[in-house]
Formats: sequence, C-alpha cells, structure tokens
Amino acid sequence: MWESELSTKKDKILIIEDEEAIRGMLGYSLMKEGFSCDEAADVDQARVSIESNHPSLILLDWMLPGMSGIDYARRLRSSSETKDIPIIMLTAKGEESDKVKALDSGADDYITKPFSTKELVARVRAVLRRYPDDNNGGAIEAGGLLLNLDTYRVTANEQEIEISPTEFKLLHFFITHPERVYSRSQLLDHVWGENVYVEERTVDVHVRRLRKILEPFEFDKFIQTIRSVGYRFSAR
Amino acid sequence: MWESELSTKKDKILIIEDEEAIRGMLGYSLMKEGFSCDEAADVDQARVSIESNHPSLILLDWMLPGMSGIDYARRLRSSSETKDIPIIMLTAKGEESDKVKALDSGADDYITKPFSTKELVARVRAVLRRYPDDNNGGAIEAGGLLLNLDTYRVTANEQEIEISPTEFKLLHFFITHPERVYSRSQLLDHVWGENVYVEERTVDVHVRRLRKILEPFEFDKFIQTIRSVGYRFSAR
DNA sequence: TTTCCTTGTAATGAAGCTGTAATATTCTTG
DNA sequence: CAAGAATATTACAGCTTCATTACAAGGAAA
Repeated sequence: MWESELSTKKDKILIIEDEEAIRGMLGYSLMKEGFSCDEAADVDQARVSIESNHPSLILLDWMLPGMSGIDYARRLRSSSETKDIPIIMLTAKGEESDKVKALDSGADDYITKPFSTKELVARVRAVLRRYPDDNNGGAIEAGGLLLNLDTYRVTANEQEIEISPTEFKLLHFFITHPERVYSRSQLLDHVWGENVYVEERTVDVHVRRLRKILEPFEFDKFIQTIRSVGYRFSAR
Repeated sequence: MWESELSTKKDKILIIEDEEAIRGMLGYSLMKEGFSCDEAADVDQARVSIESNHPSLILLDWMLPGMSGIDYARRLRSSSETKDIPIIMLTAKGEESDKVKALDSGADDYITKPFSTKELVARVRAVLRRYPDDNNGGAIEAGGLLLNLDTYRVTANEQEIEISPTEFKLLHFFITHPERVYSRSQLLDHVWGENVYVEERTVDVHVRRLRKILEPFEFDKFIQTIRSVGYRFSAR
C-alpha cells in the first residue's frame, strides 16, 4: 500500500491487475500524485480489499485470471455495495468496439495500454471529479442549475423546479457526466439500472420531459441530441 | 493583462485580489516567468474572466469584497465548469487552521503573505504539474482539426463544427489513416461496413460534403483527390 | 376507493441524413 | 485542341431518426 504524506483528502484507489509489474507501476505513479492505493491480483483479493478499504475508485484490467474485466465490472455494478464506485478499465486493445463494450459494462472510462502516467492521472482525476465533493452540502451545479442530492431539490437560477424521480436521476447522471455522449442503452443502464427491460425510445420521452421543465430557464439546451448516437449534457 | 512572448505553452493564470498593488505585482512576477495573466478585483470580474478566458489556474485572495475567498473557492469547486481549475489561496494569516480551511474548501495549495516571488512561482508550477494539461481527453488531432470520440465533437481551430454521422465516421477514418490513398471501395468497406451495397460514387458526394463543412477553415485541402485512384487525407 | 402523479409504450408528424442520378467541370491523352 | 474519362457539384426523393403527444397501467396519497 502506497501512501503520500502531503495531500489532504486522499482518494483510495484499488488496482485490480494480475501482472505485478504493471500493478506496481500504477500504484507508484498514483501514490506520487497523492492518491493512496491498494492492489489486487485477482477477483478474490479485490473482494477482500473492497470490503475492508472501500476504495473511491477502481482501476480494472481488461483481462483477469479466470474472468474478463467486463464481466467483473458488470458484477460490481449490480451489487448494491459496489455499484457507486467508479471504474476505469485498462485495456491493451485499441479497438472502438472494445471501448463501447467497456463503457456498456458500466465502466466510467477506459484507458488503452500503453498509456502515460499523465494520462492515467488525468483520467482518474476526471472521473473522481464527477462525483460530488460534498463541498456544497451535497449539491452539484452546472451553469445555474443546482441539484441537491440531500434534499432532492433542483433549482434553476435560484428558483425551485418540480421534478419527478426518474427525471431527477437522469438529470443527476447528466450533470455528473457532462461533455460526453451516452447512447440510450448506456443511459438505461446507468439511470434505470442494469437488468431493467425498458424500450430505448423511453429515454427520448424522459429527455423530452426533462427538457420541458428546464425550458422556462433555457436550460433545455444543455441536453443535446447527437443524432444516431445518443444524448450529451453540456453546460457550455 | 500581462503576457510573455517567449514561453511556448502559456498557462493562463487568473488573479483574484482586491488590492491593486498586490494584483499588479503578482501579475508582473508571473508574466516574467512566462505565464499569461488576467486580473479580477472582485467576484463579478472573476466570473467574466473565467468564462471568456478559461484560466488554467486561479490565485485567490483569502478576503474579497463581500465574500470570503473560502466560500468562493467552494463555489468554484461545485460548479461543473470551474471545478477542474486548480486554486491557490493567498492569505495574510499564517495559522495552521486557516491552511486546513483553505485546503478543505477545495484549494490545491495555500501561500502565506508575505511571500517571495520565487515561492509563488514554485507553487504555481507545482500545482500546474499535478494537473497534466488537459490531454484533449481522448481526442484526435490533425493540424488544427480536433475530433473527439467521447463528446462526439469536431472542432476546427477551437471552433465547433456541425457534422452528420457519416461525415463524422469518414473524417474519423481519414484522420486516423493519414498520408495514404484509399480507393472508393476501400473507403466503403472501412467507413460504411463490409457488406453494404452502395454505389462507389456515393463516396464522392460524402467527400464533397465533408470538404464543404471544412471549407470555412481551409481544412478542405486536407482531403486530396488522387485521380483514378481515390482519396488521401493529409494535414501537411 | 377515489384521485393524483408517475411512467412506459405506441402513434404520429417533423426534421435531418443519405444514396442516386443528372449535369457541370476538370483533367488526360492523342 | 478535341474527345474521352474521371471527378465535382447539385438536387431531390426516400429513408432513418427524433420530437411530441396521448394514453393506460400502476402506485401513492388522500
């Protein structure tokens, strides 16, 4: 377990990777950047480590002994204790389809080997930043839109908005994952849950509803349609 | 606004400080070290400057007119557009508790006045080093043309371009396979898919469309016609 | 139970994209 | 330079995808 003396709020990162050399290198790089790291060589070690250390992010190798990283990511996502832990997938392949598979399995991001320490750290930071820092009492903001997780309230320019549960969850996902396109199926996975069977077009309807309540404030334009791909949230 | 001619990649630094003398001194010192600076005397000016200049680091005074720097730091951290910008807090006090407060509010570092220019610059550099320059986050670049697969955005010289799905795919293929001629049939295979029956001339039309949207930026010349062979992408 | 709210689906219409063909232009070669 | 070949450009009809609305089933609150 690596540790740094200087940083104030240490994020714990669990590295699940069977090759020791890579594991050590990752741990060292992250430690130098002020993270604290745990390492696991297989699924069993990972389970133990998650239970005892509650990592705030998981780096997951594409291939593990006895199990694909994809499957393991899916499993982590479907368990209530681990489904909120963000996952970054590490893969040696560089194909587009792998990327899609990784993201579809519930990973929050993915990095192709070989990668620079810089890129690794940047992505880790980026993913961690998405999750609320609890600085504002559990509130998240984007361009005048304020979403409060504790009170379950949404305000647009200080004014409260009535919002239904599903729209709240959808908006929450969007606001914590901005500037990135998500397919309808990915949105269903992340917002509705992994094993829920719902028509893809249903997403359209909920996007519509969300846009409708945001319209009076002109925040509907934050939710952008990417034709034949999906939707993207951007507060620019 | 200070600026230096010499440095290559200038990091923009926003100084938020109400006392003009200090502000000017900071700006001057940083400029000499190759940074480019903006100045703001209060929160309002800061907001404007952030929106238009996207600083890569913020120097924030502990006390601002009407608001504590701590609160402002917190606010910057909870807004999705600004939460990625590192903050260094400036304070006259030297107490340990203040330091803790500053770091808790989301500041990345903290400097006690009075401080030497050397120390200032060292800390600025240190913090910037921890935030590796925005890797373009999974974007591919070619001579000012930026294609981002995550966000599905294409920008030419920083300016966003509207593009349709097929043109996006075609451009993606081109930009990832530069400096090489592809026949129409090869392009059809790679961009449209292996077993799709489409007229070869259709490629011409899509090349035309792609060139058209790139024309305003003079990037249409990247796509070159090789008569009786096919097309080639070259950003030279 | 009644009423209100939420939610998923389906239907319809609108908007945008794509492939083809027709025509114009450019290039090559004899 | 003229004819032929290859490419550029334009227009448009058909198709795909998305927006929007209506509605019915389910659940919660009254």
